[in-house]
Amino acid sequence: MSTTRQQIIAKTSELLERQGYHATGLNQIVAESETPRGSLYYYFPAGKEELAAEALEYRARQMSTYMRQALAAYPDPTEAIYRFLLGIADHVGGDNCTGGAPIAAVALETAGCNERLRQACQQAYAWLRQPLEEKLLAGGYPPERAQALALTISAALEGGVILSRTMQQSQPLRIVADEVKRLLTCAATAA
Amino acid sequence: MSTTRQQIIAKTSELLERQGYHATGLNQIVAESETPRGSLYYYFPAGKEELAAEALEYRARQMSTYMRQALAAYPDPTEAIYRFLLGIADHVGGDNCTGGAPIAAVALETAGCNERLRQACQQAYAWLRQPLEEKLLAGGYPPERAQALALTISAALEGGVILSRTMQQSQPLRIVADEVKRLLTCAATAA
DNA sequence: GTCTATACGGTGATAGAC
DNA sequence: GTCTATCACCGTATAGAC
Repeated sequence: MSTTRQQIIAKTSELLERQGYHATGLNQIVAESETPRGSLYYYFPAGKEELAAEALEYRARQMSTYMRQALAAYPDPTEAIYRFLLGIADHVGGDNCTGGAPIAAVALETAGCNERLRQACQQAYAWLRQPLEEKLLAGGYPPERAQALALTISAALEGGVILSRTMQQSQPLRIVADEVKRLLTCAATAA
Repeated sequence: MSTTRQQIIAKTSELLERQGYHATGLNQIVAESETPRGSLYYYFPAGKEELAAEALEYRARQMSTYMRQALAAYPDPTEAIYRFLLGIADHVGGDNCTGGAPIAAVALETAGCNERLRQACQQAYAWLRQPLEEKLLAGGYPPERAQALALTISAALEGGVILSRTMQQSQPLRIVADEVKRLLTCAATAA
């Protein structure tokens, strides 16, 4: 696959995460990705919407891979998930506000008015939940508990990232991480 | 305070919640609020940014009031918060995707690039946490536990709303509500 | 594959009449 | 307080040369 195309997708996914769909212009994508202006509609004939959908998928797969790798560092699901959340918190507090909530901005903007992007977000979220669910299953949780916990943890993560970005400090997400740990500890002893 | 001004603010806050900052145009605000076109810059001389900041504050105060009222329906904090979350879930699954995450879209778009709106979001989030914190304090939780739980619950709520809107069903938020209930039950017995 | 020029609509904002 | 006209600008998208 062409490098130019990949650069465009990567940069778009980054901008979508930080600014959302409407705030991200095609001009900005071309400029910041340092990519030929003429290439955009060559690789993405359907325009911005097509590009955004691909960027969301790319970001979700990338994040999913990272999660699977991060969660593998500790055998115990509770500890693994806790450390993973703290790792995200480290990224979020800093200067660039990337990581942890790759889909949320676009999802909020488009859920009600753009069916194609809504579906892309839905699919992307499924990918993000999967590594958590796998880890919980491997840790012995019953399937439906693993599913419910994975969804809740991904929701809490996303909410925590939004708060941390808004307050420009990692503390909110750290607090969320602590509480998620409690929830899992509680759930483990109950099982 | 003038009715026209209030109509503008109310409609703006609604649109900001559904679409975010950049997707919400001044024309749309004027049209949907059925308000005189000339009034916009009369009441908000500084333009869109000022209007958005006021709309965020309005929405947060309104939501805060609703929360305080909803949480008062049950004496036990766990039960009260659980029912409150389910109530939001009922709104979110339906046709209009409003309620539950009034700030998130704007927060994600502007946290990194618009200081004034970032601060408005930060303040708004503080208002949203407060009723939860009060309820937990009244229920006997120690101050720092109440604070941490209120923050986590508001984060989980926001993440759950995003998932529910994206999947166009209330189930995700209902699952989040269940897990929050577990967390609180666990926290209550531990205390 | 890439470039440039351009079309066209929509944006936030301002000025001045009423 | 409100209206209308108008501004400059930016957005996406297209056409045609190279």
